[in-house]
Amino acid sequence: MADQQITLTLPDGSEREYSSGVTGLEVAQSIAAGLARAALSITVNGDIRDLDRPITEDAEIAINTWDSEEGKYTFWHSSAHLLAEAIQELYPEAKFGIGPPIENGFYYDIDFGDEQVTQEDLPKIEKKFIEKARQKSEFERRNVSKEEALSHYEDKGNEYKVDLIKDLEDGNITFYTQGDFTDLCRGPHIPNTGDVKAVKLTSLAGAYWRGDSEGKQLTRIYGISFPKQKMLNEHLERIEEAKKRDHRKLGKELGIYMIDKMVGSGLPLWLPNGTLMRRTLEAFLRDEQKNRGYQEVITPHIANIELYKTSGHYPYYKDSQFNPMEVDEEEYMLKPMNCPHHHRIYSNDLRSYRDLPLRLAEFGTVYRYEQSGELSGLSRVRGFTQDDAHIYCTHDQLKQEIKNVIELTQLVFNTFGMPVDIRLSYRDENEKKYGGNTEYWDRAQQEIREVADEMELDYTVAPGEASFYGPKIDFIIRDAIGRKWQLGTVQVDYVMPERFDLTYVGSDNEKHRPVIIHRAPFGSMERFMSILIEHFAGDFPLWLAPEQVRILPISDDQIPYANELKESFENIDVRVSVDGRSEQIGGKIRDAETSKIPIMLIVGSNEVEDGTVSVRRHKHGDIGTFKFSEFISDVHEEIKTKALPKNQD
RNA sequence: GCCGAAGUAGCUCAGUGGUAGAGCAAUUCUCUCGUAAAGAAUAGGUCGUCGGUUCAAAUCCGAUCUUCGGCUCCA
Repeated sequence: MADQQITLTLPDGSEREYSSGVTGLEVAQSIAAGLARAALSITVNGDIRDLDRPITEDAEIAINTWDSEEGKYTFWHSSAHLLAEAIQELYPEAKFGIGPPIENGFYYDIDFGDEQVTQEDLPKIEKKFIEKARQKSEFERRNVSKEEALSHYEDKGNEYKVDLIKDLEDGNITFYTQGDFTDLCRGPHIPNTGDVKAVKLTSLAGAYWRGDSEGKQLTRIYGISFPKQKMLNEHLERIEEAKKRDHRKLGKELGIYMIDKMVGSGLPLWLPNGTLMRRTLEAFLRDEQKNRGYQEVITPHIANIELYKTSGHYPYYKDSQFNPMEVDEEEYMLKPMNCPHHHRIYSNDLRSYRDLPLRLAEFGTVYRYEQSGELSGLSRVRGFTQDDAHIYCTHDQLKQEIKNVIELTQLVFNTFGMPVDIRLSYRDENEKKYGGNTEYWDRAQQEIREVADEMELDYTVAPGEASFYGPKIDFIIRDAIGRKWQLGTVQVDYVMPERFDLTYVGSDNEKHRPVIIHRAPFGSMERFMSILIEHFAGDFPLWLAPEQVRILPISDDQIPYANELKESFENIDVRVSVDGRSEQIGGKIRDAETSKIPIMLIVGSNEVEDGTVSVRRHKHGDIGTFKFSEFISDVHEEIKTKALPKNQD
């Protein structure tokens, strides 16, 4: 076995021969010394491992460095252990739960017993963390028997680890030790704690053991660590940037929405500026939908509970709906979704195959009971408006209709300069979560994949993310600072046509079942607005800005000219105002800049005389003097084409 | 809903048991001004709400509401 050769395939497809038992580190060294220095772990046939473990079979491998997800995952996993090591020394009574890496860092759940650990203690723990990291300990892996593992933690009185070990299979249990700290862990870990150069413990929160709200509450300490101090600094800057863009802050400053205690939490009130923007967005989509053969409908905000029992939504989502109300001895509900209403509209007429596809659209407001702790600005609310539509079509039309919907959704996000990732959300094995029969599901899942392939989309598949009546195509957009948001969805539904007994008469003069496509490009107007605010940091493209142009006269003498210009703008529906206050021009400019007005027109005696305007663009400053007649048509053009702001930064 | 933190003027915040403060915004007056803040004056608060301790509470205690950070959830 010692002399046996194995073949390892690198990510670029190249193959290399090694003797069996070669370690990940040796492989990295054989490729490049720099790679060996940067290596954190190795992926062998999809399995992430420690670098010092021997490889004994032919495999596809990847050396994981900080630049890969897997490398960061390993790095942060080891950082969680360092956090525990630091805490073990500072709080010897602490009992450890779990400490995994997460998308942006890591956490450890800890039972501190009677000790009160607060935010103020974090710097002290950070200091100890770095001290431990600088000891440059190696992570040592050790196989232990289930019995040994159990008795180790029983002796320590750590019921959490005992609980974890009970669920593990004997022979598959490993401990990792670095410095003075040993932890139950499947690994892998980075070679040496010295690679961790910087850490920030970001927050402290309560978390239940195993997510069970009946169970014991542990203290969760979140942190993020980096191989370079500079990276930590950049990370902290990004957080600052995100804070500056927070839609709750900008939404208030820009007069977009408010939340009022007396009205109720989670029930946003759209202020005039926000309403202008929302109506503009709605007009944009309404226009595109009209061109694509959608018909608009309006449905009421409450409905008889029988409607939702028929749809099957009621038992599935009982907990997230407002309680029913009694009306004339019948039960009514605040509408949690629009679909059943649209299905009844479909049933209102006898439908022929000639009527299909029937595309019913509605900006429909729905109400859902979100837990109080979940509410947040415009992004998680209890009443919101979906840009909903349901397409009723024959099975033959299905794929083409899905394509049209995807095309529309892509157009929408392109308009805002948001890159889109596509995810096919399938069901998982947990049958209880889903309605309808397996045959329909398999068919729908296959169909959306076919469409995605035919359109040559890049996509990922996510089992378990489907809705209860069908698989989805989800659009995950990335905003200007790289954060991901799940927005629009497209869902294929074979379940509701059955439940509502929807039919159409085919060319054979027989009754058939239509298929339904549910779709909402924005998702909800509230949530989309929150994302738009943060994406543009409040510096909206001209077509969306609530106030598009502000005219700033140098002195009162130019007010009549300013009003003439204003009228010209209003004639072409440009949102414009004149700042006629007796402020100096610098003050007026400053106010317009802080209000993020895209275009400022400064008019003094020179401009009045020449029929010109001196133009300032938000965040760009003075861009020169233009003939008003030419400038106004440029503005008109910019609005019409929905141009994005220039050099976004 | 649960854990933790916070709630003082329209906004951002100071005020640790002894007469409620600042800057910005607002209003009025003066100034009529050339590319990010003119000057002066005035007005504005049951210190989230309710209760308790105290001679005395923004301040200490309890309850409650709301917001924020997490957990859980997300059609």
